[in-house]
Amino acid sequence: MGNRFPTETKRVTIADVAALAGVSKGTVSKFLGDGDYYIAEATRGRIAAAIAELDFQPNALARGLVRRRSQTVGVVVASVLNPLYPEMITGIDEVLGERGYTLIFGSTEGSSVKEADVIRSMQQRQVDGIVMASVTLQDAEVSQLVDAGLDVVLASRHMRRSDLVDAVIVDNEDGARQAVEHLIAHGHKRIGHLAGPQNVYPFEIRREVFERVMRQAGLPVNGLISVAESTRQESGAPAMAELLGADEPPTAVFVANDSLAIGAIEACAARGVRIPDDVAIVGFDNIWVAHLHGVQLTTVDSRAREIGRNAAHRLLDRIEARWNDGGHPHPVELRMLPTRLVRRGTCGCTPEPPDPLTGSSN
Amino acid sequence: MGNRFPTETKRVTIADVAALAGVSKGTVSKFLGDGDYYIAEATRGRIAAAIAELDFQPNALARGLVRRRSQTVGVVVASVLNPLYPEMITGIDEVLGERGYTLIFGSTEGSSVKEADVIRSMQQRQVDGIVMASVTLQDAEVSQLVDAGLDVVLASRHMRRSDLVDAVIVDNEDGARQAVEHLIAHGHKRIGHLAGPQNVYPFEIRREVFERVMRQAGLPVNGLISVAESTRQESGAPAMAELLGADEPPTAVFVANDSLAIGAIEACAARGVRIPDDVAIVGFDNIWVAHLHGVQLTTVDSRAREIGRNAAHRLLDRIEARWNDGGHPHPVELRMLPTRLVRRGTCGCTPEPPDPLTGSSN
DNA sequence: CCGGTATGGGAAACCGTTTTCCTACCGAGA
DNA sequence: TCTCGGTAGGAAAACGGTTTCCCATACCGG
Repeated sequence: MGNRFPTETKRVTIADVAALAGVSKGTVSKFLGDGDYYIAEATRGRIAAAIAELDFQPNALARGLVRRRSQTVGVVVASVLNPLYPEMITGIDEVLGERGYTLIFGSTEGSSVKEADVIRSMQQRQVDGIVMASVTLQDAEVSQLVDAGLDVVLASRHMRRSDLVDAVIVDNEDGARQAVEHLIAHGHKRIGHLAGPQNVYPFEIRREVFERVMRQAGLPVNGLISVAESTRQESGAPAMAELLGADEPPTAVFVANDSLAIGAIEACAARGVRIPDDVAIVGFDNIWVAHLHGVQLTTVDSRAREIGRNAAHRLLDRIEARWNDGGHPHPVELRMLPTRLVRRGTCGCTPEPPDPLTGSSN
Repeated sequence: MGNRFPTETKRVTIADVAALAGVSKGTVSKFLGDGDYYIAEATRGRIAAAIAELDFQPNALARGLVRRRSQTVGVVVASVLNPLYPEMITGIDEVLGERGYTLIFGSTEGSSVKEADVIRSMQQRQVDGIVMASVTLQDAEVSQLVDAGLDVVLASRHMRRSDLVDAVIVDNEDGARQAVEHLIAHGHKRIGHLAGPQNVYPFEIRREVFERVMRQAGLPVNGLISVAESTRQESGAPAMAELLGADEPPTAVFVANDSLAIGAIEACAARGVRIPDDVAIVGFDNIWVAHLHGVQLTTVDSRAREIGRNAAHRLLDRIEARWNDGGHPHPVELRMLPTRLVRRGTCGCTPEPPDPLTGSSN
């Protein structure tokens, strides 16, 4: 089984600092924390000097063990290859950094088994809470976690019952409505919908809205919906092909998210279908790729970065309330960010003012 | 300061399991670990039942504290908004997951202050090692960390002296050479280079190779190099503008990475410069965006995902060697992955076989 | 001179594991 | 009968911090 303590250069502990400063461990600890303890200026100086001298780094594991919180937050996403998530993670990371937390990352690759693993591992690591941007877990399972005492905030997704767990989302209803109405305003009659996986609530909503708006406009829906397996780009292509291959193919398609829309666009390119002339496309998310000159995807802004920031703040507020407000947790809240349609080329509009390279256009 | 133990539903500890199973904590612990201890089958059964009954989750903080390793690895990247990093992270995450480690994420946003913070925070969290894909730290600082006993593997970058710290990189020399020679083969005489930040070693190399190959071909180099501030897309545009605005602008440009190349392409689009007719472009990295129909960027494959996988394996091997092989660490190694030029549209070639939507083309 | 209050700091229990010893039993070989 | 080796499991000391008590002063007013 090898040596117990190999090469490992001896670590500096609080006891070493205490010894050097000529005080007790307890006093050093008081100095470290920000609690308002009485410590003489002279003592403070000696401790600070000792810490500097030894280059002492407190062991967060030990601290977490006794404090029963780790100053650590889990973030679980489906895949970091969809640019939506990097944007969200950037927002989350910013806030976590500002507020002194560390980010533990987990990716599920769309597998609910992996998702469960990741979450369990995070729990064992004593994360103070989790931001879930992943999507495979059932509502019941999520609220089970919450019931078990884990702080969770859903980002960019929410549950049917919105009073069980915090969520920060974009206004899917309104966004989808804008998208579909815009296509209608362009004069399209046969509008298709390339839907996302239907066990994912936001995609369900986008689909429902699509159907509703179409009906209200007196337009047909039958045979115009194609459901993608996953949200991965690749699955956009076959789904789009299905739509395009119909007897009476749509002249416009509202795609459930940009990642799929990219796939759809590629599928069009592959078959020589011109956009927007032969078919107009509107996506959802406004990932940065959408604004590229060679893409020009009209899409609904998902405000991923802000969702991330909001979700992180929300989670940390909840976590900290648990410790400060005598254990009275915040009420559950569903925060919905307004959104808008960003008109670019694929819907047939002439693009908005260039919107140059800002990475995200918020 | 609030209550010490608020809402917090009482956690199940190993002691509870022990009590329920009618054994001592030590025995439960032995059952949990995979060490080869003698435990009677009957006892095993009772312990397993107790664990299931109580839904016991071992506290990784406590475990890490005594074991002096956290089964945790830090990953620090410059920015997760450059698609290169998500690809790399995916590779790292795969391996970490397979081998039972958890990923702690840190992003530096190009600030060396933030980078230092992130690393310090990871050290306090007792990460077992760090994969560094970030680039702002000086060589000396990195090797200082290593000297201090931290296991580090550099991913997609390395140091001037390659014998100080492990690194996994792509063959920058060869890749850059292929890129420049390809442009030369297309008949270009005035070839420019849009270089990355010159404090980052891979970018230095790419630039050196550019100059060398040009000289060897008897072509001019003077005034044909523009250096981008950072690797962010946005900084590609002004740098490209500089090149384009010269008295005798280049007819082809080798761009230090795809992210900058995207920015460069946008800059061209904005000024009505046609690609590849007015100016040919070759990038470096082969991020997935490069293969989009509307982009078709010819580029050198950086094999990000494999770099990630390799780096992770390398790090874990080193970590585990430290504990198993009597403390004799592996020798430092620089692993270099071969690479190739992926010919698409921006160099003037007719694209290779469609390479449809595989995310990465390895 | 005495009690009370603001300061300053030490002792020790505790967080939840792992691991090292130690003991104890059992069957076998001498 | 006496060891000895293989099994089985308990006791207790870590790991490196935090926090609760508790004890000393010093200084104040009365």
